[in-house]
This record gives sequence, structure tokens and C-alpha cells, in this order.
Amino acid sequence: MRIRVLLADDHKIVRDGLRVLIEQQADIAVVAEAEDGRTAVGLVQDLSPDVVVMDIGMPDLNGIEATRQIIAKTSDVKVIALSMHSDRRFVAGMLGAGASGYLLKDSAFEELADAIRLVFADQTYLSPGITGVVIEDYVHHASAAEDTVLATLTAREREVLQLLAEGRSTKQIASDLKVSVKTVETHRQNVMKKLNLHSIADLTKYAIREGLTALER
Amino acid sequence: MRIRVLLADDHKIVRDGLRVLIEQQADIAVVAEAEDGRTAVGLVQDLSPDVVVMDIGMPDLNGIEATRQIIAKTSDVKVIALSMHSDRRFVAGMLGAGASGYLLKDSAFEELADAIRLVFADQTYLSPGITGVVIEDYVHHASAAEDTVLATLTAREREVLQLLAEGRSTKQIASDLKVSVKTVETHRQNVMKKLNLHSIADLTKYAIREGLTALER
DNA sequence: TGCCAAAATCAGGAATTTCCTGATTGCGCC
DNA sequence: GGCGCAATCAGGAAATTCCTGATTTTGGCA
Repeated sequence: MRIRVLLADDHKIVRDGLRVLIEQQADIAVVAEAEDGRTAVGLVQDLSPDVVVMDIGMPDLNGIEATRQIIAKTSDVKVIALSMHSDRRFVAGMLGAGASGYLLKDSAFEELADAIRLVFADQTYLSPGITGVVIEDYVHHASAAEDTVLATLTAREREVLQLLAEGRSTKQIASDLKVSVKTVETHRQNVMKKLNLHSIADLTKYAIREGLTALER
Repeated sequence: MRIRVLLADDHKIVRDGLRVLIEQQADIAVVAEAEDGRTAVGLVQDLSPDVVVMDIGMPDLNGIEATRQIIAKTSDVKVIALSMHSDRRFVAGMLGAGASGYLLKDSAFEELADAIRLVFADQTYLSPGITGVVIEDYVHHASAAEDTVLATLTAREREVLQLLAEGRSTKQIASDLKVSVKTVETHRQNVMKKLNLHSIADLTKYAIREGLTALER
């Protein structure tokens, strides 16, 4: 039986490439692809793959939040982060969310294949460039991602914050999340109160600084 | 004889994927890879490939500048831009530098293969999502690579944009500028129309990119 | 297992903002 | 003198925000 992998990355051409590479491995198979975090969470529920290869910078629901939700809901699935940056906040965020591996996109594909096998065997894998960051934080017992106030936001609040910072209206968000407008409002108000911010502009800047949304379009 | 392609992208795992995909095509071959723009320029000199597939966001020498140099030095080579964003500045920059194609990373791989064949046959290729931007610029004879769209905003509009991006409410801005709320509204609407943005979050990101407001607090 | 606190959900109603259209005034410029 | 553009403002419907309060779900944990 091959190791069943779910690919989550917002760029189709990147998924196309990874899929072909993975399919060349006799012991690994791609069972599905997702182009955003929310889709990934749903697909994991439906298909229970063995391993999720997760990009961090995705629209709608980012990789960290998606990982948090996946790990919370599913016991057995492993997540490998596939990221452009070695920024400590992303590393700490993904590992804190429960990822078993962290790979830089600079890596050669062989590393990804190895990482998939390792995490499937209940081990962990970090890109060489990442281990340094982790060890440093460990040594300074830098309580991981957490000094950030972001930690005080609940998962749902972070989700709403990200969508707001992506330019969605309250109504759109309510529809995306399938809850009422009033609920979304409440979440936004709680976020504003917790962060002591009072406008969408300030929320957006905060989200950018925290890596919840990208500056580019 | 296969079409000889040079791959330039700063993420090895992405190059790995693209290479495998391309090698599956009977009529296309990858002759070399570059992980930054400067290396790409050198390799084109040495190998004179038929087509260069060029990422835009690369270290050292970005894709736009690299393309400019390649086109200047080599007569026959074609360049296809492979980019994450449909931002008009990147599109205009690459096309202005002499690229024959512009593909979004959202695209399926088949599009890239088609694009390679097209530009090799002296034609051009634009991703569907890109054509709109180009046509719009063309219609408004927005002389392509022009200085930032910001130039098209009036002084008053820039002023309002900045205040919005700083988190002020419409009412506050009206009071600051000593004009009516309605006037501020009109300015904001004009800004949104000109920039084709539809939320305060997007306006804020734009203002940050243009240096109208700072990310820090 | 049963209870508690936090999280998530929703509502009512007043104030504010947004959205769309249309209008007026002043100013430079050919 | 007329034209285009910038800046100003209005009306009115729709949407959002702001504030308060309430119910249901959920995850520990004693």
C-alpha cells in the first residue's frame, strides 16, 4: 500500500510538478489536491490521507490555521510544511500547530520524498536551514510563536481576521464560513478589542505583520 | 530537434517539478536551470537556449532585469514570465523588458507547454487572467510600463487614501480636511475606481506598497 | 460523569458608512 | 469662450458598524 498524500498549494503549476515527482516514487501516491487551506481541511476529513504536504501562504485559510484544524480533527494524519521562508514565526507557527516536518522550497525533491516517508513512520523532518532556527529558539527557550498577541486570538478569530485582511466584506465572510453576519461581526469586534485596534486598515497591517495575509496581490 | 529550454526559478523544488513535466513532452527539453537572474543571464550566453522560463521574484537580479539583459544581448531567445501575481506593474515590466509570454503560477502545466511552443514559433502567450490587465492598459493607452498608477491619483485623492490607510474613519477625515463627509466619500470612490480595488484592506495594502503609510505602528 | 469556562453562535436597534447617481464651482489652457 | 479636470456636496437605499445581551457547543478536569 502506497503512502497516501494530499497536496495543498495555491499554485496549480507547482502542484502539477509535485504530483508528477511524487508519482514517480513507487511507495507514494497523491490522492488529492487543494488550492487553499479550507479545501484542504475538508479533503482530509473526506479522504483521510496519510500525509498532507502544506504550503503556508495560501488564501482563504492559511497553512498554519489549516494545520491546526486538521490535527485537531484527525488523529492519524501527518502534516509537512512546504514554505518559502525560514522566518521563525512561520516555523514556530507550523510546528506549534502540529506539523511533523518543515521543508523549504529551496530543497531538492528527494528531500520531500524522504520527509514524507519519515513522518509517515512517526518521525520528524526539518530542512537543514530550519534546524538552526528551531534549536536557537529551543536554547533560549523562546516560548515558540507565543509572545505574539496573536496567540490570544481564538482559531475562529484568526480566521475572520485573515479574511478581513484579504479584503472580504462581512457578508462575504459570513457566507464563506456559513454563519450569520452577526457572528462574523462579533468575531471582528472581539479581535479589535483584544488587539486594541479600531479600523480595518489597522487590522490589515496587523495581519500583514503577522503573516496572516500577503502584501502582494 | 527538441525546443531547448532554460528554467529560472529560485525554488529548487519548483524547478524539479517543472523539469519533470517538461521532459515528458516529446518536443521540449530542459538544457539548464538557474536559481537567480544573474546566473540565468550567464547561462543564456553560454548555451543559447530557445526559450527561457523565468520566475519574476528572484534574488540577486530579478526576472524583469534579467529579461531585459537577455533580450538585449541575445537576438533569438524568447522569454516566458512565470509569476505569482497579475499585478499590472509586473506584467508591464516583463512585457516591456521583452518577454513573449506571461503565465500565472495558477496555470495548469499544459498551458506552459503550449506557451513554450507558441513563443518558439514567434507568437505570444498570455494567461487568461493577464489578458484583461493588458487590454485595459491598452484601451486606456496607459503607456504600459508607466510609473505607478499612483500618478493618476490627484493630490486630494492621495491625501484621502493615506488617511484611510492610517485607519481614520470617513467622518474623522472629513473633519481633518474640513470638508463634508460626502466629499471624502467621493474621493474614496474615485480612488477605488482608479486603482480597481474594492475594500479598505486592499487600499491599505496598496498604500503600504506605495509608501503612503507605514506598516509599523 | 457532570460541571465550568471559554468559544462560537446569533439578535435588536441606533449610528455610521457605503454605493450609485447627479450637480455645481473654479481653474488652467488652447 | 469652451473644454476637461479637480474639488466640492447631496439624496436615498443598502450595507456595515457599534454596543449590549443571550444561547448553544465544546473541551477539559475534578
